[in-house]
Amino acid sequence: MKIGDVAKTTGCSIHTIRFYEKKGLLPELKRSSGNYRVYDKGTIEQLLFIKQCRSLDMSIMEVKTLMDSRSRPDQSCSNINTLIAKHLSDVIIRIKELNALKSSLENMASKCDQNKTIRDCGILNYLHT
Amino acid sequence: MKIGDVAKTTGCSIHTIRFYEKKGLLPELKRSSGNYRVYDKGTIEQLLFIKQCRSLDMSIMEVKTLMDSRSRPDQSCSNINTLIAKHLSDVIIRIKELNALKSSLENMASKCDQNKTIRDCGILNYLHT
DNA sequence: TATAAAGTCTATACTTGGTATAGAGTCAAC
DNA sequence: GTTGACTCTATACCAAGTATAGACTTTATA
Repeated sequence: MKIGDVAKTTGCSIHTIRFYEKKGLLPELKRSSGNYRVYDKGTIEQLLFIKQCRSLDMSIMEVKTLMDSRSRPDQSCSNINTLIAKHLSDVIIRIKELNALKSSLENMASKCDQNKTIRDCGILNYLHT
Repeated sequence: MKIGDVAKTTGCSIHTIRFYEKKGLLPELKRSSGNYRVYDKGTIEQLLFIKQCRSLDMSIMEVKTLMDSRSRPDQSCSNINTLIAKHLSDVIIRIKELNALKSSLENMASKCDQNKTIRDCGILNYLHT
């Protein structure tokens, strides 16, 4: 399989696939006689794994940690559980932050209606304080 | 005032102040004979305005729009209200996304306890699917 | 078979909102 | 006059890609 086929199959762009390779998320790739990357089913599986992790907002480094773990199947998985717990906690913190932000913005938005001048805009005056 | 004083007063780093200037958020600055930037009270006020907008997660471009508006006090402020409404709506969307993410992560986290091997890790198997 | 089109290659620049560094110049105190 | 603190410009770096240029390879069409 060539990179275009892999892109179609996985939904990752060609650029992104090469980017993941450069970041060390994909193993060393065989090359064709014309220096084209040659992919197999394993790579596609790995890309789907990466994609799923990314859809859960994990960083490339986190994904790399998970993938590296997969190559040591006899080790304890506690570091994986820790990683996910930390990630979840980060998400919860971010949600809290954004909710606070939302309240501030709603409060600010309520300070002005549509029919004022910049000079009298309740929002700008609020921000200016 | 020199940039170090401004940094102390506003809590913005020296780098950040110069960065904002390069981005067009600060007006043309006077320079001393030794080519040092010379600041006045107005600049400090502007930096605090920027800081407050950034604390509300507005982008540099959004802040620039607001600041540009301030120089046209007789215009209608409707574009400002629109900007804030759009920003608020983006925040609300992001909160929804993160809440969905949180559920997925919680679900996944529940698939494993601490005492398994990588091979049997419920989280990795979940992700691998 | 020749040529055109599509695909791939590497390398580089761009995005956001800063942060960090290098190397040079300036200013104040001792 | 020299040390130390401050500032200057220019550049590189971070995440996680996206976009581009220019060269090369393969495939499709004439």
